[in-house]
Amino acid sequence: MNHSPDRLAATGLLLRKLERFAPLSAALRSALSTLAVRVQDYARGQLIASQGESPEESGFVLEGIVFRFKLLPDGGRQILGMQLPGDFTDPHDFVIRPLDHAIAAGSPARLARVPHAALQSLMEQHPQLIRALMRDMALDAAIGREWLATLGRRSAYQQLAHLFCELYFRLEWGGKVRDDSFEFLLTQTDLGDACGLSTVHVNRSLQALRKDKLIVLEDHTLHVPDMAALMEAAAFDPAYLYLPKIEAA
Amino acid sequence: MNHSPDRLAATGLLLRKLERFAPLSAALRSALSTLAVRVQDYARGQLIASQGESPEESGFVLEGIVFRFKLLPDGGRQILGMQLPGDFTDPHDFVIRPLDHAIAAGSPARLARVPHAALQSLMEQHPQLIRALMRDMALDAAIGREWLATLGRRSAYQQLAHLFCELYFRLEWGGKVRDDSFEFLLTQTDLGDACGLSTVHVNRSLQALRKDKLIVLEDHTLHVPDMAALMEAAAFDPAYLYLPKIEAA
DNA sequence: CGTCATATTGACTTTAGTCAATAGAAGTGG
DNA sequence: CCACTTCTATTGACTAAAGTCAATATGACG
Repeated sequence: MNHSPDRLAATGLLLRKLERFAPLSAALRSALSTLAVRVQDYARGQLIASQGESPEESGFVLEGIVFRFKLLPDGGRQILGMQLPGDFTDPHDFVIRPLDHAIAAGSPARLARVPHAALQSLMEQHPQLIRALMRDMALDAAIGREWLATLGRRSAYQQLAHLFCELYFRLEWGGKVRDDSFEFLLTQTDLGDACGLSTVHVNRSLQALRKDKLIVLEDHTLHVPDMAALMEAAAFDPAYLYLPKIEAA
Repeated sequence: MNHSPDRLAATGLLLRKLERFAPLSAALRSALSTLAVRVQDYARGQLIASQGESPEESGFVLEGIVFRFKLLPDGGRQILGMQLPGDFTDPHDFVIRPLDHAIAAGSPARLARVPHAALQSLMEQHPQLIRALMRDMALDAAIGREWLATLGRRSAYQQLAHLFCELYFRLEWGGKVRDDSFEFLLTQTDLGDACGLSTVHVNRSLQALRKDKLIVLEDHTLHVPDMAALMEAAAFDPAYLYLPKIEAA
């Protein structure tokens, strides 16, 4: 483990994530870049952590997509959020335990695992890190709140459109969007579990989105020909993502 | 402001909240009890903070119930969470701004307003406080996740039952439950906005809960004759509330 | 080539929403 | 305390959204 390309990628992503709201000191940056990480790959659908567990490491997504979800007694699954490259799988897992939900790979995924103890001691030496992590927790919570509004008050059609908008903006921030398109490996079952819908209804709503020319979904690629139109349909306002102001062109 | 009975009540609640997971040092306890607070009353429905605002004070509920909510373009309202006595209205509002949602009184309510700057400087002197606040943020997020699962995967009947269970447990922790009953001032519109339902359907689902003898709701009081049955109906598991182990009897 | 997961379709059921009317309660001004 | 307004709760009739069940494609993969 700790192959050097992985480590470099992990460091870059981690710094980018933590500096999203405010720059870090050189000392902290360099401490973070020598942080001990264990890189681990997961297959699509593979469980990363179970509900009720108390992991000793935080996960940080390097590649792929990771779900947090709950299973209900009746067998239903509710996806609670999607973690993309540059996200912690669970920004709060080191302050409150055990996990109240499970975590699994939603696509083939690569994670950096960072021991809580390492984060802990870094936080003690660098109070800025605390603030950066709190902000990350807060951002995560903000996304969760928007999901609540979506589940509660948007139609199936809007929910899917909204999710696509969110993924688009978040992936774009991570540099994963090219030609208004991004790789899309989720199944209709995944979409249903995220939006609280049956797969049949997901299928029909996707068809409606296609017919309305809001999305083109083929070859595991989601293409958005007219983002403004999709946002309009979804009643999507990216403010809740707290994206930094547009970077220099 | 700062009438002494208010201040005493505020201090007690605040310490109880912050010591939920771990005791605080005597120094921090005493610093907290001299924290400058401004006590303010709100009428039912009164706006406490608007979406897009960047408040300079955190709110801490002393009495009543407070909603966080979003308004959607089509006019719908989604309640994102309910803050009860002993809760911060918005545990994250000092790390990420502006507010991505609005805050209003769901019943006549009394809040202590604590300047962010005061919290900030206390946190610098007492790292324990940071940890306590992070845990509170994490707990708040955990509750949000359960709401997500509820909105996505529970029926109207179950959603209402689940909300009643949650309020019961949380209020019980705050000492607000007597004879298996608690004061209940929410309207059916409020319940609908919390559960993503129309008021008509809330009304009918409540009738079903009554018919099944799971709740008795009259005179602004909610009585739960058989908690085990209500929990069963709601598929409610209080684990997500991270309640402390049962206290000595 | 055969198997398993995923996507699609049709027919039908159920849940929940909408619209509209009425009844009850609470609050206000006189 | 009364008349009046307004909010809240309830009911009925109807519509629409979404779920269920079952069958059939389609695609990925060993």
